[in-house]
This record gives sequence, C-alpha cells and structure tokens, in this order.
Amino acid sequence: MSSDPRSSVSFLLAKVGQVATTRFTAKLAPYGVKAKHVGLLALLSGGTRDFQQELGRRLGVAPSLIVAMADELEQLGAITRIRDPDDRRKSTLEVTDSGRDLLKKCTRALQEVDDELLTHVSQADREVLHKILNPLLRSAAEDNPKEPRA
Amino acid sequence: MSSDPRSSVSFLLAKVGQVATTRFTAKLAPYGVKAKHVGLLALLSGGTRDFQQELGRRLGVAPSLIVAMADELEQLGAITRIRDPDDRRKSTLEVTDSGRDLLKKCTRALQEVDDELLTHVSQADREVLHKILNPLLRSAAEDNPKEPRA
DNA sequence: TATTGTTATACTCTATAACTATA
DNA sequence: TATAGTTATAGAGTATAACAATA
Repeated sequence: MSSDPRSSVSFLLAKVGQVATTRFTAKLAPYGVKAKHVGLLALLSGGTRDFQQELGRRLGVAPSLIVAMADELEQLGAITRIRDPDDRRKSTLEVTDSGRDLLKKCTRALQEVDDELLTHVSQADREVLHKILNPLLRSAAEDNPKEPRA
Repeated sequence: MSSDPRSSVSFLLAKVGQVATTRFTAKLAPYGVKAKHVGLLALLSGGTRDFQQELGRRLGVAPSLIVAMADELEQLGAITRIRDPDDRRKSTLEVTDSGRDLLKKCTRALQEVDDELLTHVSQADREVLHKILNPLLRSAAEDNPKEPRA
C-alpha cells in the first residue's frame, strides 16, 4: 500500500544503505580500515594534489576528520604527508606502494560485498541500479553543498 | 573503471542511503520524530501485538532502544503502553488516534523527500528501484538475523 | 531461577571550537 | 591578521550490562 511510509523509496534506500555499510565494515575490518578510509584512499589514488582542507570539502567532512583518517592511513603505511615547501602550513597526502596494494585489496573486498548483497539481483538490474544511483548522488550533491561531491 | 572501489554498488548504496537519511531527518524534525520512530510507528500501525522484546528483534535493534523510542512516542501522545494482564512483565504498544495522524503526516513528508531526492529519476526508474531494493532488503535480513526483518 | 522492561554505562562517530605554526 | 593543520571537547546515536519487577 502506498500509505505505508516504509514503501518510500528514500526510506528503503536508507535501510539498504545501512545494511551495505554494516556489511562492508565487517569485510574491511581485517585490513584495519573502514569505508571512509577507502573513499579517501581512492580519491588520493586518482592523483589528487589537493591539500587537506580541500579534501574535506570534496568528501563533505570536517577537516578534523581528514586529520584522523590521514593519521590512521599513515600509521598503516598507506600514505605519507608531504608539506608544501612554498607554504609550510599546507600538506598533501601521497599514496605509497603499500597504500595502492591496500586499495586493491579493499576494492576486491567491496566487490565481494556486492556479490553477497546482490546475490538475487540480476546483472542487468545491478547495472540499472548503478545508472540510477550515480547521477542521483551527483544531483543531490549539487542541491546541497554539504554532501560529498567527489 | 571497475577498479575503483567507489563504483561498487554497495558503496554507492551506502552513500545514497546516507543522503536519504539526512534528508528525511530534516523533513521529519518539525514533527519531533526521526526515521526510526516512523519505522516503529508504521510497524505498530499494522496492528502488531508483539511485546517490546519482539519488536526489537523485528526491527533489529536493542531492547533499550525500543524503550527510548516508546518513551518519546508516548510523550508525543502517539502511543500508549499497555501492560499484559496475564504477564505483567510484558507490555504492548498501541497507536493512538493522534499517533495515526502523526504517521500520516510523516508519510506525506517522506513522499516529499522522495520527490525531491528523485527529481531527476523517471517514474519508471523509481519503480525499478523499488522492485530491486525491496527483495534485496528481505534476502539480506534472512542472511543475517541481526538485520531488520520487518 | 528466568524473563521483561528499564536504567546506567560505555563506545563509536563526527562536528565545533580552541590552539599552533606558518604566512 | 588570516589560514592550514591539529587537538580538545561535545553531542548524537546505539549497544551492552546491571537492575527491578514479575513469573
């Protein structure tokens, strides 16, 4: 029935999203990272030279969280902080070889989560999901600058 | 590229889910409730006679959270606690007229969120989303009893 | 002794605000 | 004085564990 709030698509999306989060948090645990770290690592791996403040803006999180994530990734040897010689207040984050390796492992782990979560979803439907959700996320980010735009 | 973890469907679902949550948390705020309250209210509104422990199991949350939600809904006048005369340890939660009215308002609010979030998604695609996500949530709950099954 | 609801406590997550170092 | 990164603090959210009433 359409009068049930639980039939709202966004309600459904929220619940499914929570399940997905729980699943890949568990799957990533052996590597000592959470989803947010993978998001940052993937962004950095694209060759970004943004400094930390800008990274925060792009990921839609507070600068202090970037610091925390960078600390953790640095401790894992996945990144190194590099001070800008021209302005020593700024620093960029560089992915190490070990970090690239970690990223690959996490990527495989996430693909496993996809396979497990979407067991009963056909390949065609997975592509449809992708085609719908990706632009949805982008348009949502445009509406509200606080949402991640990277 | 398929080697980007951010292209994982579950990664995408998690992010979209977070956006959806943020959106309708804001939309529901004027009514003094959050999404979880609406979920409980909708479940109760279906005529459930389950006592609190069982509600917790069905929603996949701790009993103490049921207590907190019941407290809040009771304060809003949306439900009343009814002690089971046969076993006074147990109690069921009954939706009041005011609660039914609140539920209707929340349902409308969620439909508004759908419309806003899915502005650029065609009606056909919305139905596809629904058809994919609903069974996905059910099968996920079967896999893992800790996930909501109601 | 076992179970229901409840309360107390602790933990996770993340943002805001205060601080430091550079500019 | 202003800005980047950092650290300290606080708030939301929820689970676990202790507790009281009832069985």
